[in-house]
Amino acid sequence: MKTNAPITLGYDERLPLYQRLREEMLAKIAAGEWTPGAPIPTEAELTRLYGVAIGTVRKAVDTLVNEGLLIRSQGRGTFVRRPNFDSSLARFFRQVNATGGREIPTSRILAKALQSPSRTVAAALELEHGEQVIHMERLRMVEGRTLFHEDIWLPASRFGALLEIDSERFGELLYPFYETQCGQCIASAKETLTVGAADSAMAKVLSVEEGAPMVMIERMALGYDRSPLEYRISRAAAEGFRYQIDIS
Amino acid sequence: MKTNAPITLGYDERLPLYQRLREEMLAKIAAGEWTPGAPIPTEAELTRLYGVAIGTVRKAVDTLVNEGLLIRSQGRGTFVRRPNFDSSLARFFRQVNATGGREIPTSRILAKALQSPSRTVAAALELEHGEQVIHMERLRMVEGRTLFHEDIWLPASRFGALLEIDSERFGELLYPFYETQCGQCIASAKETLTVGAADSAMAKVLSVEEGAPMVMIERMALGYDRSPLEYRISRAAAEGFRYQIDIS
DNA sequence: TAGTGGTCTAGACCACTTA
DNA sequence: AAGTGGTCTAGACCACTAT
Repeated sequence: MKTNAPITLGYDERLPLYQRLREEMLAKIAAGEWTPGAPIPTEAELTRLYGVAIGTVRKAVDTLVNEGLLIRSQGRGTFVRRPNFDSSLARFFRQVNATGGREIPTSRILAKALQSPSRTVAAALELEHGEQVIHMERLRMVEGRTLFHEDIWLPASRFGALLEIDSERFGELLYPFYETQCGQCIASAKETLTVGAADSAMAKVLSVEEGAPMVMIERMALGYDRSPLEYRISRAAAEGFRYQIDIS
Repeated sequence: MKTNAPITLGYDERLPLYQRLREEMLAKIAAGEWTPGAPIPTEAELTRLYGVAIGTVRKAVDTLVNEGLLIRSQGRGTFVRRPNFDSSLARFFRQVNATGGREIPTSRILAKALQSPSRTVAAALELEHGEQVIHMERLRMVEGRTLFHEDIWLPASRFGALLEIDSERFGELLYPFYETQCGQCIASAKETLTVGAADSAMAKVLSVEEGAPMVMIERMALGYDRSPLEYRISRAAAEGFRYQIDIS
């Protein structure tokens, strides 16, 4: 076939073409050349760019669509997917208002401060020695009832802009805020669920008896280049938590 | 192209060919014509059988492989997958012995009896009025320590053979036993996790304080035709439970 | 060596979106 | 009407498995 100066596909030459193409596309996303919400080049363009057949391009795109990194939309194009957190463990609490509809809890930020990190936090965020963090303490409530208590840590080097902004202006969702105010885009996260008993302070915050079962969700959120951006611990009364999975 | 009396692909004619082919293959699995462990027809045979191109066959098989129902093995064939329960919530307990290796807990069956089901159990197993169940109570232990308490219910109509067999001969894993002794093959399951506090009886069984946090896992297991085969409730002390998910 | 799935090509036509 | 992804075809050659 005719190859109009196609870009050489790097990486291991023994790998199948479509996998090497996949790696190239991953790199584009990680580097921010292809950004969430914007369309990537069309299949025909990719065919020309890399000098491979359309079927090979489609197979490479297929794998990334299956992994949830890209979304195809017939007639419009293929886009870098913005993660939604519908599968978050935190969604498996009863989050209903009086009329029975599910709703996003309202946020109240109790504290926001620049700190030296604990060892745990420094390790989670992979901080250099002496690097500082922004710590936030937040409540999430539905109709006056406290659903979660959250501790949030962010590397000060990337999120300094947050210190300048009044907490009142934060809104309910933090991640869009991180993106617009700090240019930091969350691409994925790992959550770990454990169960414990509420101590007296947390019992008061969550309005339960001391010693009542409590669910803890630890979240490590990463950017598209897989660098750690946010470390978060959420606590909630275990009552009303109901998590479901399918096995096959 | 030449079509040597291909089998007509049923279902909705507006659906893409590869999706109709996928439905046909699903039906073969559900009907037990293609059984776990045995190879399905080769791609060339499917091409002939259904009078479609090889690419279409591959796409149909691709979808079922992605969904975890089939497994391809180069040079050998494509097989119906036997589910493994590695993703079960029950695996997220510390199941380690003294030497630190993960191990399958040993089982002790405390009770086995033919019963009339409670309403909950009858509904879960979709039993006809008056149909009976086999109930088993089982402990799962690691090095003398009780990890789980399990209640298991099975429709007597399908699992009657179990009543004839001495509980001592059951072994550690029930599902292979169901398959060999009763011809019932588990294809998938749905698990639901909730958290509560141990009552006095369960506290004694699990060797924890009364009121200590306890994890409950409800499992509904289905056959390849999606009929309910087993209903199970497992209880365990919440300490040592640690469940992790990835979000993207 | 024969038969399997794995990779790759080159094109045709369709369905949908946007302008 | 032009451009996008979606479906489908027909074949070539390769890598791996069993015998």
